[in-house]
Amino acid sequence: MSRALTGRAPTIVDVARHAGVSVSTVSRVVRDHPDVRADTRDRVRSAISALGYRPSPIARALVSGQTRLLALLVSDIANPFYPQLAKSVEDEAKRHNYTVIICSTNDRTAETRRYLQRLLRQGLDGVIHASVARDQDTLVNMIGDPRRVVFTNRRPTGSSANYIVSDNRAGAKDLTMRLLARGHRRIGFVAGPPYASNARDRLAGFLAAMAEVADAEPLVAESDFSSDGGARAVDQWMDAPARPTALIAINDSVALGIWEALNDRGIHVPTDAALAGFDGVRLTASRLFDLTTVDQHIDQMGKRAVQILLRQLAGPPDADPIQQVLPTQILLRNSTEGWPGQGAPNGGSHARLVPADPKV
Amino acid sequence: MSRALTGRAPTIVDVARHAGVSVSTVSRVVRDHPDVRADTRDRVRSAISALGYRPSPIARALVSGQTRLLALLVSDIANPFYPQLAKSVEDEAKRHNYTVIICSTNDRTAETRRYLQRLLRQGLDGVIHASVARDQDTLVNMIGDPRRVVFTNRRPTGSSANYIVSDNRAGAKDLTMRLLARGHRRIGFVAGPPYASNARDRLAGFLAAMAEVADAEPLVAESDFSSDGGARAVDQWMDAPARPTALIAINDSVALGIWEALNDRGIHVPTDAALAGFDGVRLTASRLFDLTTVDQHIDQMGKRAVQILLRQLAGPPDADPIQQVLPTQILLRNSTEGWPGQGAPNGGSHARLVPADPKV
DNA sequence: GTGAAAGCGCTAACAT
DNA sequence: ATGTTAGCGCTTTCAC
Repeated sequence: MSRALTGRAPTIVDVARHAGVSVSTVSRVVRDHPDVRADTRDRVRSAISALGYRPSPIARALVSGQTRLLALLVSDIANPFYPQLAKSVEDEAKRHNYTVIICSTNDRTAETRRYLQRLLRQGLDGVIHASVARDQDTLVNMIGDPRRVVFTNRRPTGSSANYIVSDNRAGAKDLTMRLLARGHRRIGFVAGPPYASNARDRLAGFLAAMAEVADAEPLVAESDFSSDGGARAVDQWMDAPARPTALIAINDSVALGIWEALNDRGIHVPTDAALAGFDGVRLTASRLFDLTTVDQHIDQMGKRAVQILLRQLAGPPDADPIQQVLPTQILLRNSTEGWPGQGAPNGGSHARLVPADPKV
Repeated sequence: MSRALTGRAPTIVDVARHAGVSVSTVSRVVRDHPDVRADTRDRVRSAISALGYRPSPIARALVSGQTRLLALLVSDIANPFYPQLAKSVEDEAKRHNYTVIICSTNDRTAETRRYLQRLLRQGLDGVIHASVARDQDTLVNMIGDPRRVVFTNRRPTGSSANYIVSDNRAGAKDLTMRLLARGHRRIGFVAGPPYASNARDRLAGFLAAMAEVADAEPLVAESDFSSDGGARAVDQWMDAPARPTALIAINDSVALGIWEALNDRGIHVPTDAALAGFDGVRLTASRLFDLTTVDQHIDQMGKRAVQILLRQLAGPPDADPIQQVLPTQILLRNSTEGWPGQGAPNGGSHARLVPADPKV
């Protein structure tokens, strides 16, 4: 069997011998323990660099139980939202000398379980779950300690878990209000799967906005988070005599799927129908689409998720859960602003930034 | 300090006691060692499941030096090519009970070094480098053993490294030939950075094809792999009196950037100019673009990279390097087929599959 | 076929 | 301030 890539590394014993001290002293120096005389410390330090010694995280993990390994659970790394989140998580983790393992659960509890089984005994320190679905209890039970888990992107149920999510409801409501203000009345919302809190919250925001206008006609279709989902909704709605003048997708990927389906039947965005997404993934900023969307501040969210987790890991076992909600920001672009209904189309393609009612 | 998520897990000693045997026997059963009597094995097995025992990979790693941890190095996880590759790598690794850590090097040697420093002593078993640039020697030196590294996507220099890459030269050549056959003569190639072998090979393939036609006029501009790169080339070429009738991008992302830039100046694809990409990332299959591209069989590549690495890890220390080249496949779609020059535009949007001269 | 015991490289009491 | 020693949970000779 192969051996890990530790090289033929010098051990703490080698350093101790070289410096003429005991291993505990070396260990103290390595861990910046104060109880070491300055000259001893220097002697050990030079022995360390002379031998090129680096402590073995494996041995360290065995005794300390700390691996500096985090897991990031996402439903599907191929969904453009997640690589962006992963990058910010990784960057922040790296700053604190942690390493991140990314796992795609496909929103299936069984896969969460399988991953965790391996990872747990691999000895990871904590988990960031960006796609909690029906696997929440499984996860928390397997981890045992809820302080070692932080949820992001989707809210967990119950009140004792750490999380950082966007204010999806406010974002969706404000977006819908905008469309109503521009004269839309029959608006179709392509919703996401109900097991995802962000999908439920966005739907709720949409419905809340529609309820505020007397003659508004909300249409709702279900979809998943992938780009195929939107096509079915289009089939269903666009053949009807009274079709919606605006469509809102659960996320940007689905929005592109809808756009594609509309294109296929000769319906042009935004002149024939307005279209908006959600998330603000980089791609939708392309002037090829100029898609109106609700920006989630993905980088912020990932960074903060790491910070919350590390704070909990370092804190006392009985610390209160940390729960944060980030405001979203509407990016009004041509896919809705170019719609020729009421109001003056701005014609240009520059986004107009509108902070969505920050509740927190 | 926090302890890793090992739970209050039963140890091998617990199992031994429960089964009334020694720890060595339990260890043998766990590792499927043959020298155990059937009934003993059964007794141990039931003790294991009764207690829910799972061996600790950390302790195991300490003694065996094997961590079942692999690293996947990519230049930038936000580039849509890489999540797709990562997924196939992860899936195959999972099948063999390995865990993958993804690292973005940003094509900077210093970042490769920093990652590796941490990972090496974290004790990883091997590395898949999908974005080798000027960091090849650094990487191999730090790892020590070249058998623990497999390069993919980009070819390494020298002849002693494992790799699996696409036949980029043939793919680019065949694509260019297609465009020439359809009547294009002035063709612009937006090249990638020269430190990347796949970029060099694609450029070589383009030039080789252009050299075979007497009145062909190759244009070359340099870019990086991101979508911004293409815009500059467009600025440069499209203002000139004799502008190219077709453009080939180093990859699909750059192709979209070019498309955007063309759009901005009112040049329509494919009627005013044909456009093609490279890679075959899922996005370009969208009927919104219908982008002609050269499909790289990304999933295959990732899967095989893992297989090569694991084979080397299990094999003898003096094994020969494993080197494979995968054929590519041209996907002819509307972004080139819709060009109205010579030849009959097929008008439709269905891809025509053309295997690119498989050299291997 | 099975068990006892010596580590793997480190940390953390507990001495001194 | 520094050294000694007992593990962390497992694998692996080496006896029996």
